[in-house]
This record gives sequence, structure tokens and C-alpha cells, in this order.
Amino acid sequence: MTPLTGYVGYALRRAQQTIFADCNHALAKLNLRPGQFAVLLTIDQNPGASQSSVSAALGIQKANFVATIADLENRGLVRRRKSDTDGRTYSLSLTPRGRSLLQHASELQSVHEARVTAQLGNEGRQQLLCLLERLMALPGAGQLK
Amino acid sequence: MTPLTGYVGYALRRAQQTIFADCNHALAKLNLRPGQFAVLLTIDQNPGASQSSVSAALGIQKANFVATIADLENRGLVRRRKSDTDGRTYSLSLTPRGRSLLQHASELQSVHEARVTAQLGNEGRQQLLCLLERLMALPGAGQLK
DNA sequence: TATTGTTATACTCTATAACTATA
DNA sequence: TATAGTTATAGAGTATAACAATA
Repeated sequence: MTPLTGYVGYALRRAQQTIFADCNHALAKLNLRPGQFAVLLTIDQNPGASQSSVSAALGIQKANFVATIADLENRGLVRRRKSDTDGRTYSLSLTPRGRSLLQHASELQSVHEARVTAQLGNEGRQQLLCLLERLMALPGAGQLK
Repeated sequence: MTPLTGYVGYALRRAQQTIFADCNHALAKLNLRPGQFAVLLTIDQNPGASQSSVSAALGIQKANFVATIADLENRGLVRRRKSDTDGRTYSLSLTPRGRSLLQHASELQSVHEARVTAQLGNEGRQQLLCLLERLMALPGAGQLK
């Protein structure tokens, strides 16, 4: 049957589901979903950033980010501190436990990424990343609102 | 900020969202979502197929396929006929109106696909399709159940 | 026993509008 | 006025268990 061969959108969706399932399985030991991993990584790379800036960088609506960040805070992985200079914003940072978990998660993610590399080859993986980056620059993209 | 560069899974997710939004916008005039387009196309290419086989080919749980097919039937696009040889199954086919809509949708989809090709080049698009197909063959994939 | 289609249910992700408090 | 964070809500997509009818 195998329908829809040759449609980039469909191939993207199926490949994304496959890779997501593999990544999800890799991180499940830490009770982390891929999206949560992305949040922790972004906060680690941008300590002190606000919720809005982190959620915007990840393409997540700020409204939908509230529950995510609350969960990570409740688990003792993320710290929210009221900004000194702007009473509206919270400064996000990782707790020591958050950094430790992220370190562990990064190792698991590396194993997952190695499976991808084993499948595509190093060159193929680089090609794919380059092509996907170009796709994200599609005219009209980023105008979700 | 731009985090998570170099992660295939993350790049896939973002690119898929971009392409999906573009495809969704292209088909919105027909009140068709990309998933419904895929269903119509699969039925057209496999007339008489059962719900189970179509949903399995598209990676959709049969339970979740019920509402989808009911909607397409209610809109007069898909016909469900009880099989002569197997009283359990329904044979799916497109109505004339379904074929007409699919024809129109295919044209809109082609315009969308042309935008992708304009972004990646013909060669880049072919490379991407090839790489995504290899990704879907990732060991452990297709074992969702 | 196994399979098809179905119902019920639940969880995740996403999208929008409206509110508050701060700026 | 505009922005940050919040709440409420709704719509997709996806996953599992269990059932009736049929094989």
C-alpha cells in the first residue's frame, strides 16, 4: 500500500514520529519527555532568561508554557526567581539537581543521536540538518501569529 | 538564543511544524486538513480497501480512524460499502465528489510542494526525501505496539 | 480464537481570549 | 498603552481497553 511517497510533508511527519519515539524511549528512564529536555537545555544555555523568551525560542505559546515550567519547578529541577529589574518577569535557572539531571539526559540523548548517525552516516546527518534548517526558512514561516 | 542546533529530532520537529502549517494553509480553502488529504489519496490509490488496512498504512490507530472516516463519509467524499466476502469489513472508495475534491486538493498540494522545491532546489528535495526514508527505517521503528 | 469496526477514555500538544500586575 | 505571566477553554492527535459481530 505505502502511499504518499514523494511528499516532503508526509515524509517529514513519519520520520519525526519515528525519531520522536526513539528519543522519547531514551529519556523515559529519567521521566523526561523530549520537550522537557529542550526546556532544560535552553535554560541551562541561557541562565536568567524569562519564561517568555525561553518559550518563544522554543516556539511554545507562553500560555502553554506555564504548566511545563511549573512541573519542572515542582520537581526541583528549575528555579524561578522574581527579577530585580522587572517585577513582571521571572528569571529561570537550573537547580543543581536540574543540572545533574540534564547532564544525565544529555548522555542518553547522545546515544539516541548516535543511532541516527549510524542510520544516516555522519555526512548524511549533516546534510539532513542543513536541509531542515533551510526548510524552516520557508517564506511565510514564523508567522504563526 | 536559538537553542538545540545540531539535534536531528528537534530540527525535524520544527521543520515539520513549518511545512505542516504551509500545507495546512494551502488545503484550508477546501476545508481539508493534511491528514484528511492523505486518507483521500490512499483510498483513491487503493479502492475497495478496508478501514483497517488504510489506517494501518497511514500509521493511525483504527480506533482513531473511525471519526475521521465518518466525517469524510458525512461530507459525501467517501463511500463505505459492506464487503461481500467478509461481513466484518467495509470497502472504502471515493465518491465522484470525493475524487473531484481530491483532484483540486492535489493541485493545491502541488503548489505547496513547489514552495518546498523552491526552497531546497530539486536536488535538495530529493536528498531530503531519501534521508527521511532512511530515518524511518531506524532500528526499533514500527514497533509502536 | 482472531479480526473488524466501534465506543469510551485519557493524555499530550497546540491555539485563543481574557485577566492581573507591572512597566 | 504595552508586556509578563496566568487562567480557562477548546481543538487536534494519539494511545489503550473493552465490546459486538463476524471469521
